[in-house]
Amino acid sequence: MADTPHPPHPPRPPGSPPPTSADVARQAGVSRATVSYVLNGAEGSARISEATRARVRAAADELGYVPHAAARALRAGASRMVLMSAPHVPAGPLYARFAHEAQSALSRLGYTVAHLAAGVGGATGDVGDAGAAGDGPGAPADVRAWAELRPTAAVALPPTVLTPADVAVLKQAGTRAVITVGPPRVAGAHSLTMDQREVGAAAVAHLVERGRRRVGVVVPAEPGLDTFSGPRLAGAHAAAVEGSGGGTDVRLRPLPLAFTEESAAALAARWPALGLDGVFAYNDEYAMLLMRALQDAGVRVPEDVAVIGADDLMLARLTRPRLSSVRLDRASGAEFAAYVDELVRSPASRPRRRRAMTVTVTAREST
Amino acid sequence: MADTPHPPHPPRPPGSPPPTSADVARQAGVSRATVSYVLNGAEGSARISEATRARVRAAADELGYVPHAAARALRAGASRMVLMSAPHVPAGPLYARFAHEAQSALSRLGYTVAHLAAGVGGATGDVGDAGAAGDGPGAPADVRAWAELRPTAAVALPPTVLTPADVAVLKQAGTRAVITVGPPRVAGAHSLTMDQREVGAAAVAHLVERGRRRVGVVVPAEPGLDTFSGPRLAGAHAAAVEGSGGGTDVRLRPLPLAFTEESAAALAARWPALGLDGVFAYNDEYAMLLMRALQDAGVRVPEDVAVIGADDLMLARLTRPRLSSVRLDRASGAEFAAYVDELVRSPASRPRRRRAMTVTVTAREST
DNA sequence: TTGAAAGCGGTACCAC
DNA sequence: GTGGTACCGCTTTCAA
Repeated sequence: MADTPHPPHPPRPPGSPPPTSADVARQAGVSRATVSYVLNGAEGSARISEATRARVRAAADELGYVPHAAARALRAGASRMVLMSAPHVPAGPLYARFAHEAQSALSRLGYTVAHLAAGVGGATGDVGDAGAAGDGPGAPADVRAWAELRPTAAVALPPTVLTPADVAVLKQAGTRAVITVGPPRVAGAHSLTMDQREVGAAAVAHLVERGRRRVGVVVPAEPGLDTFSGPRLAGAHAAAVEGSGGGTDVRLRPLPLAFTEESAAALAARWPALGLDGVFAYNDEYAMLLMRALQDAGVRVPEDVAVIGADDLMLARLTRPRLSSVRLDRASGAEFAAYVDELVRSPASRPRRRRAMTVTVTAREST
Repeated sequence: MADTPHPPHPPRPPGSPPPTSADVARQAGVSRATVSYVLNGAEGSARISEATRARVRAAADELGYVPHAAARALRAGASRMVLMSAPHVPAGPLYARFAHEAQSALSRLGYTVAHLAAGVGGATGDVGDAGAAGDGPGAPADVRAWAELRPTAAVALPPTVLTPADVAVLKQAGTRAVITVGPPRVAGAHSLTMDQREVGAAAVAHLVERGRRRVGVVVPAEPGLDTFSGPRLAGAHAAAVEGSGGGTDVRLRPLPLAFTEESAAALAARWPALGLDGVFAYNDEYAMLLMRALQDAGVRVPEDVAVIGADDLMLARLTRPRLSSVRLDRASGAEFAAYVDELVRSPASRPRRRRAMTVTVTAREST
């Protein structure tokens, strides 16, 4: 169709091994050292004549030479690679956005970012994986595989958890910054705390403020969400205690719920018996599911029961009534990247924790 | 708190370099070769006495020895690493599920799977990145960075696109299998075709079947979605042509829409003037947005206009009326993993394309 | 201005 | 049974 500016590369025999810097050197009639200088533009080292540079570049181009990262890393001793754990549960848009921002900021800083799955093997011995959902609650990272790659920094995003031993292994392998993002405080690691308790606390506080006293808290039945739901429930409890006093107590009731319409309908059916006037539905998705089921069962929102979710999804604003939500603002990916970079530069600094999240309630019609 | 079974590792001076196999050899009083044999359990090579094996393993354990992947890859010439492009736009649950399945199936097959962002640089010269949304439409992969890692296989998931030149670079670097997942057919690469045109075609065919003749097709204003929306619109056109004849023609109208309530409200406001009786809303999210806006503007669904989305999101089933949707069933991650493995084993095979997707319409109340 | 050569950490052949 | 050793591809000091 359109004419290709550079005809890809002279289609070499497919079986032939990738060209090395030695090949380039031979082709250009210079030494490997010269090739290295030219291609890396190491100014401080040697000045190569412009003619030679051109020859080398031409040769590299023609051969389709691409340096071998492993060889380079081996020689250099370090790899400027940042490993981040890949989510196993379908990640929300907030997460995706954060990950992408961090990613691109870090690559602007010259790091190569790779998302590695937290492997199946590890401490918790969950054999097979019957459930389609995930590798189990708070899946352990396969740190061996990580450490083998000698990353410059390792970032564990929820729901991946790192044990102190994991951190030790990584440090031992020369990882300059080990960072956990999420609730658990891990010995030896820097951390960006995202205390999920605050989410539950904010939600319940809001409901209490709205005059609700008997509050349900949805706890997803899905495995792999425990990392979040546990702390959210705990925070809810704390807020309930806080909100009590002055005569009327706030009563909390955990409500297991699977993310299916059947489960929601079942819960809605026994709703009157529960006698609740408010519910924190874990997140917006569960909230939408529950709200629909409640309405179908004749329960009015917010008159009979106030419903609040979390994550402030765009879609959740479209419900009738519009859903109130706890909004989580994460630190921007760029800030995060800067933090990582800082730690890599001065790994001596004592493990610190940083807030990674601010929580605010967006009140809409459902409360 | 709980007693650690293995006290992580004798806390060595943090500044010290990671232990090498030579360190292990010294500690165990054997040669590096022996260490290698023991730790890799290379049965065919040599039989080491059980006593020695134990000493080596003990030493490795005590030192917290972790082999250096780069060194191994260098020696081996190959790296059993599968690179997959990371999504830049927030990925849907289908995508996440697929990626995770593929990931875990591949690691069961002994591959290390890494998700690499398709970097900013590349063929399309979009300078800077003013927009927060994405790196531009159908972002080009930074294949150089990929090729440097000498992956055994490279997988481009949408919206990442690979040019034939990209494929050549990867192959040149020894990548045994280059696979693109998505619409475009790329020379030299194997592919899992996911023809998005089928989605648009199925949606419009369904609307026609329901008796609709003047059909709108939502085209997201967001950049980065072009890869999908273009083909979906094209497919819609094809189906419109197909559905025409027999007296009444099917008329199609592209409807630009940003994913904001304002944009949706604006579109809804001029709805009567458009004179449409059916709309394919690109996907369920846009469909929900549009449907809400239409209803707020007094347009009845499905009486005045039939609405259909795509992706069959759980949340979209909860709307009133329940949203009809085009459901995409991807090949399972496990199948995909097997495909990759097969290609890696016999890279000689001619590039093939495989269907990766089946499309079915789930009719609900909105049509 | 350029080349020779010494490694980085592991693996695997071959000799003892 | 085990140890010596030659690589893998690249960087970088030192000499020429």
